[in-house]
Amino acid sequence: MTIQQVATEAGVSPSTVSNLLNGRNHRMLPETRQRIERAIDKLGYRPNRAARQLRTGRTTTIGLVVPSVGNPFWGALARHLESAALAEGYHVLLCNSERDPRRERDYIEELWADGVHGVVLCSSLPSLEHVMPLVERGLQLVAFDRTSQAGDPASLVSISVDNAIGSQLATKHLTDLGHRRLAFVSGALASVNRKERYRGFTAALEQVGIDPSTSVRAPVKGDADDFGDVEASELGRAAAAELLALEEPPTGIVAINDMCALGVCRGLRDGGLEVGKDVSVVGFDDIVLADLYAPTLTTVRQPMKEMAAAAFAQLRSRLDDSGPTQGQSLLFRPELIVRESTAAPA
Amino acid sequence: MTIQQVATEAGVSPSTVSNLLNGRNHRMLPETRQRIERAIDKLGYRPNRAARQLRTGRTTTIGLVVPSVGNPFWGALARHLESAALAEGYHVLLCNSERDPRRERDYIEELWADGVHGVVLCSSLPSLEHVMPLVERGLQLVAFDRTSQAGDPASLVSISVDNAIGSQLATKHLTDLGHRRLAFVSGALASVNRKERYRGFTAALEQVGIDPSTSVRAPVKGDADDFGDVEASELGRAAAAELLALEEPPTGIVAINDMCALGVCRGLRDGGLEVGKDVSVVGFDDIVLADLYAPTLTTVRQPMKEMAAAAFAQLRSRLDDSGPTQGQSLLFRPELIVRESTAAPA
DNA sequence: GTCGGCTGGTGCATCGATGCACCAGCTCGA
DNA sequence: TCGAGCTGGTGCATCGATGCACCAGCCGAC
Repeated sequence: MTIQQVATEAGVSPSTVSNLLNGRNHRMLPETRQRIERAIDKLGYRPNRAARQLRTGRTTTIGLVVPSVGNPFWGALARHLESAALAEGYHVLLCNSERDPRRERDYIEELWADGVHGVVLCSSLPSLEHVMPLVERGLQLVAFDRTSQAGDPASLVSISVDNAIGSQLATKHLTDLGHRRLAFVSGALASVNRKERYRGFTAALEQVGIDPSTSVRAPVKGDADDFGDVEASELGRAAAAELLALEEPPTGIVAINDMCALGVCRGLRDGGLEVGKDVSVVGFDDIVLADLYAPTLTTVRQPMKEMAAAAFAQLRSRLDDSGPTQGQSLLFRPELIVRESTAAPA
Repeated sequence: MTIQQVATEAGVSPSTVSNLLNGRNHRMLPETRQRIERAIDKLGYRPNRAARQLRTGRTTTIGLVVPSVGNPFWGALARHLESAALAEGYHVLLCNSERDPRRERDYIEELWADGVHGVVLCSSLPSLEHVMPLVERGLQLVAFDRTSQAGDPASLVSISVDNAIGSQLATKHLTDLGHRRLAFVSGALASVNRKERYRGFTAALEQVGIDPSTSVRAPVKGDADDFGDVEASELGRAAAAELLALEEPPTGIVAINDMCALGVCRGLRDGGLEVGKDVSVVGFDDIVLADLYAPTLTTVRQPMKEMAAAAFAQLRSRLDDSGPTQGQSLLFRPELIVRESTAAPA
């Protein structure tokens, strides 16, 4: 099924078919147009992507580089991004970096070599230096779940939830319930997002007159590479044990994300406490499991669907219509989802 | 960076470079070979995939069609499949069917039109009729998590865990612990896998002399489309409530999968029972969450990594070396993972 | 000396779509 | 009557890699 056969069937030249296919039909007789469209339908013609890409240098494939789709959070992103892309005829090439910077770079280079000029990058790295060369050659990059940094390329688009506000909402929820001894549980504050979330936490405390430096405990375990997901839950579990050993354990705990929060819940239960009664726990992300756990987890929802759609829209406009090349940051409004894991202190 | 430039740099013709690239170097002087290799390194040359594909009709991309990567189970598959493919220079194109048969077919057709000749299909559908036309044209299909059926195409490869054995292991574990009143919780037994799991359940019961027809209760809710994941947990929760209302509630419960099992746990807790003490629950799949839940979930593990690797290997051998075109079924041995949710009856 | 056979390469048509440059045919104004 | 200007299309070179068919050069044998 080539463009030639369509042209023959419609009684025109391949060029004319190509013109129609590519929207150059301003001065085409409606009748001609219909003949071509009928021929396309009749033959079930589909343009050959390889040929098209070879000729134009463009692709309708975008790359998605995530730490691991094994993690439901990234899985959800992949799903929504793909859905947005599909609606416009784009494909998503999935790449798991496994949080390995080298693999991250290799992937992006290979994508570029394959003609993929737009990539959604979910990097845990504070610097994007390793992909700068390609960005300078024209790679369109959208950083997801990572706010812009001073050293970032000028054309970079960053899409993220407003982490500070999110964690402020979470913390305020606890103080509104009457909690006064609060803890923030996280791995090393190595990423921008984590720092932001911590900032929101302290800000909320200050609003109700609590001095963060006295009543807060923020376990910082492991080194900066400690970004794992299963590990996040183990970290939470260990942190909970530590907190329980304190003279005056906190009654409310804000976790860096849901996996970590689930670990905290486990740790508390290990210590004989009941989450949602003896201690309140808030997570972040609102992964599917949050609503399945026992007790269901109060958390801060990231509007994944909207964020994924925005990521695709940004890429698309820059790839197709050669939209703005100026970088920008999109900060989405997070939403507090109150469930069973939080309550007034006993 | 074209093959031309490499040829010029090495002082040979493009054909010679192409010959080397494609392993036709039997009668090539080692010296020539080295010159070319040096030129490739020096220029950082990468063959253009589009051109290659246009010429040969082949791709190094395989398709993966899953219900939704939002589900950790499929996310894990995607991750492992991609990993196996990457090692051989292949890419994985991710497609979420959202359990929509039409979307499933559309995706596969589009993949085919794009030159993707190998697809791993995770379909909930009992019949593969909708993709038969493409299979007849040469599409290589690996059905994942679905055992072969009588009406399947002859060339089909099926990869699945041995569901009957798995659920037999799960059930035997309960009877070994001393449980005698058992229940099997599942949605409609609409898929082959579900039927198989149920078969394993009854087989294990018969082995210890329990008449399945009397002491078993298998709630069948919703219609055949009821394959959802979040829904699976809700189903489990409702089923647990039903079971508790019985005169003699079961002391051991085998769930169709982990999500369902988690729902059962919730339901039991709703009824004031303690899982792993008052009632034992076994799941299936061993998703990450199984080890995070409270209590941790005894379950049947599917060797995902090995299964994903096998799926890729099968596709690869059929695509590249034009390996066996004869279909086959690979049944993997499941493994019982004992955790906290099971114990001897009170 | 010439022919067969081998070695180590090369020439060229080809895959399918694209889009620039061009062109035939017609209208209209001066 | 001529040519400028417009309409509705078409011709052709091109993207980069492939691999079949071919070829120059050389050796040894008859």
